[in-house]
Amino acid sequence: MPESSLRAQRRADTQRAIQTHAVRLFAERGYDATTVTDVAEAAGVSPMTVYRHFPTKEDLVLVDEIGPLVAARVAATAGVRPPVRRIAQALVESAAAVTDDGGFLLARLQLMISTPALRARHLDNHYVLQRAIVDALGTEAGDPFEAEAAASACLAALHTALVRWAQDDGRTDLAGLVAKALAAAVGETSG
Amino acid sequence: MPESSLRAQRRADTQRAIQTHAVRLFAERGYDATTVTDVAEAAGVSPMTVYRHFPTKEDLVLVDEIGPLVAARVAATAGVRPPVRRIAQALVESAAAVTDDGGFLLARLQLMISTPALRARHLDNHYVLQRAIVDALGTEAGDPFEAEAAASACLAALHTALVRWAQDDGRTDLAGLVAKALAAAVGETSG
DNA sequence: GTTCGAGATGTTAGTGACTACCAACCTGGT
DNA sequence: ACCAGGTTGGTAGTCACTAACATCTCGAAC
Repeated sequence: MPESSLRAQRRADTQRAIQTHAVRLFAERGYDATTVTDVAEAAGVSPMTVYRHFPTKEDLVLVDEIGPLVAARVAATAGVRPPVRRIAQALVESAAAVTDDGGFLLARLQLMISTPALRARHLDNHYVLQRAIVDALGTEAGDPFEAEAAASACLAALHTALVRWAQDDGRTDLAGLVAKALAAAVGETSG
Repeated sequence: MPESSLRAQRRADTQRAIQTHAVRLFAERGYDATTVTDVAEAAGVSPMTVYRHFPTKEDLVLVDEIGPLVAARVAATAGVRPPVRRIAQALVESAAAVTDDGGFLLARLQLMISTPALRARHLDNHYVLQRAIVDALGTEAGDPFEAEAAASACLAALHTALVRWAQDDGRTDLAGLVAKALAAAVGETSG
């Protein structure tokens, strides 16, 4: 029903091909040393096609797959108080679900951390996730300003845990790191 | 003693002139709609000179004046525990010292918030401030990872307060907002 | 099965941020 | 007067990104 299945399939294929080759090339030669044309050639398409699938070069690495997941889990923690606890609990629960994607998330994270431009954009993406979390908190949470402060702090702790996880090449348990970071930042989670 | 005073003076003058005209033009026409050449012409210099004084266009807006101040105040709170309290206390104390610069900080903050590229870079700058804070905590703070988590969370709360302050056109008391944000994020500060 | 609309791709030309590289100048000390 | 070094300007080039136009292929309707 949604369009023809064959077109959507091909589109998803080229999109995945472009992104896979991009991340590989970035990891091999470095992000700045790799041009969009290089990525296009490796994927067997024209530079224009790359831009049609990804608005910017940075978006070749930055794909937020955990956003909706986190928001949903936050919404599911109604009743827990205060808001920080709700968010922290949701983040710890979400952490376990993202580690098994064949190391693709890990490779992207390591790229993001070592490349200033990507690091900046990734942090800015937290901003939209923050909005989603505040919305997911609903009317139960009191002051919206306090809710945003709580969400931003929890996401910062999450980011610290992700950085550590990437530095350890993904060997440490991510959920444990997230819980530890949140405990140090916003108090005991005792999820 | 440090170079010739006249040379340093002239250099500081042109640097300030460039930045002032840049922020003004960005606020008037928008950041993306203003080219570096526009800034150069407004300041009466060549585009090359702009790049000699500011490495990137973004750096025309992003100047971190509170970094060293915060780090010093964190170092001065030795004895307070846990680390989050030390950082939170230092941030609240620092907040009051930055509000009176004739609205230049406010104008820059409003630019940063509304412009994605600047917002991203500003958040990334928190990363180096985070490092400075962790260093300022010294050996007294236990796990470095927990210290980084605490610092990142506090800085995120600070950022939320700064955003709110900028949205209110600087009418609200900044220190109060910072204290409120930190309380919602990491618990009571009771400075 | 032919034809028609639409989505996907390619090509070209352009803007703007940013970087060498080189030439000219001005300041400060000998 | 002269020299050394820092500041500036100009030129040419790379690269990310955009807009406009042609092409090609798939999907559907007749």
